[in-house]
Amino acid sequence: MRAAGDDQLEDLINRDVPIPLYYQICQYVRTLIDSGKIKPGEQIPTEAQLQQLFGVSRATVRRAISDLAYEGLLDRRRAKGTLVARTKLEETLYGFASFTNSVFKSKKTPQSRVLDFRVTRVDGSIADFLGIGREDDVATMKRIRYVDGEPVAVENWYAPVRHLPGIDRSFFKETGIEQSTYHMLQERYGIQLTKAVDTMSSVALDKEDAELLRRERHMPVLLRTRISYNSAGVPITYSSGRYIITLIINFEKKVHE
Amino acid sequence: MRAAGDDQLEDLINRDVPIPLYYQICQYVRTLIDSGKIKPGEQIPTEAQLQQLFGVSRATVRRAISDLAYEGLLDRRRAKGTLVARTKLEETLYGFASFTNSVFKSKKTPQSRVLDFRVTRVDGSIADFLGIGREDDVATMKRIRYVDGEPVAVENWYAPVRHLPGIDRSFFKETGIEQSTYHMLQERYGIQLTKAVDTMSSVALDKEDAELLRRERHMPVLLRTRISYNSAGVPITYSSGRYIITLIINFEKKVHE
DNA sequence: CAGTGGTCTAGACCACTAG
DNA sequence: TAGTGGTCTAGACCACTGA
Repeated sequence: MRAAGDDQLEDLINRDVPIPLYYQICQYVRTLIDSGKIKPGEQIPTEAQLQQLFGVSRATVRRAISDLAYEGLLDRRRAKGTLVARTKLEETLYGFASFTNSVFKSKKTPQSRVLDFRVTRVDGSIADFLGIGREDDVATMKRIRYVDGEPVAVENWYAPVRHLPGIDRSFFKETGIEQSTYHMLQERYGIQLTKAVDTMSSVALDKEDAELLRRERHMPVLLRTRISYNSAGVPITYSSGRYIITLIINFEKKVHE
Repeated sequence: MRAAGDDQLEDLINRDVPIPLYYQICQYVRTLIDSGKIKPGEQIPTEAQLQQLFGVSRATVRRAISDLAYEGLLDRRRAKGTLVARTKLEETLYGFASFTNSVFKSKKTPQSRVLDFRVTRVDGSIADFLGIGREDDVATMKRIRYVDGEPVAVENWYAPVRHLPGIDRSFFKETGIEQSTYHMLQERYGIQLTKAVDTMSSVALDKEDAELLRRERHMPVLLRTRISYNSAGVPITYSSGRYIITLIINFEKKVHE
């Protein structure tokens, strides 16, 4: 229902064109952000305001906002409002270097929070990757990784206890160089991991990880799995991590390879 | 409105629990797929059927289906139905190897379709990556990549014409080893690219690329950018690709690095 | 032509936050 | 308590597909 004195700029939207209204609203909000009119951390108009501004139903506004939130561009908070998301972090990890080392190199502060540690048996592909039977015990650990206090990754870590006798939750530190599992393996067991095979793909954040990373569900994140081997070529650890950040890799090829 | 003879199994859903209905439906459909009851390419129940089955409104059903489609698990087709998506392809690319070589190595058939070629000026970061001024012409090319006929990637390719005099659309082949730009640069210009820097991150497919890859909009895909250098360390090409597939990388570290 | 998913409306009640 | 986003309903019309 539009009142007579309705002077909102509905030129912003065009109902005579076969472009969905929600998509036009999407683009409008996008330009607000891209142009810098609304900056990260600031609030965009409320759903009610957008509804009025464009003269559409609330469902249509929500469809537009949802699309942008799924991309990770917006951050919705019940009872507070919808904010422009903190920029997708510019942090980077480098090739084979550990998370801890990568972050230190960029003069930021890495940090961890261990959510879970247990020794158990694992099924299926993880056992296969580690080259063990279903009856072998595996130390499993889950933690959140931070850069300068911002959560940037959720990691799951697995290692056969056969190689790590007496392993305990207290072995995993949450600050300093000691939080590196590479460091821990070196110090506690004298194990050096000199080879790794990574896989990279892309997945949507599920509910649990979205909450841990304080991001919107469905936001696309980098999924990296890594099998690390000791110098004898024996797989020692398997890990999988979901990263908000970008990973950088350097390749060098011998000529005439 | 539920009829008396309404014998649909609404035990599937629990309205007395603070779990959103759409989420419960989501989980139900997920188990149908995970358990193999409905296989890739097969159709899930229509929206109307799910509505009846659970006794909810159509909007609620659509919210559930949308969530799964955004994850890439479902493939909605207007007027036909909603299918379980073809599995996220198991294809893999290897480290520094070219797409063409990687695919050939796995005994599949790579193919390309060039959508666009032009010589133009480019703005901002691409010019920076290539180490050229804003006034330098750049050859730009966009293509779709296929493995055994399935579209798996959209690639954008850029190279300063300064290094590639007389470059023409006809230089880009669509089949065989010749579709490799590495191969083309070697054969036509004697240029060998021996070093590369990649960045990996994760983004949602936009409308255009989703159509090209015949996937759902918003599906998370791997975004890889690559700057390739000749043996003198001069950047020759910049490319960015969106990949449905997984990338594998091998790392080897000298001990005592 | 009937049936599918795509878009849109106009309501409703809720949980949570902040003043 | 007022205002936010979260969930849900019961409709509507559309474009496209396939029989």
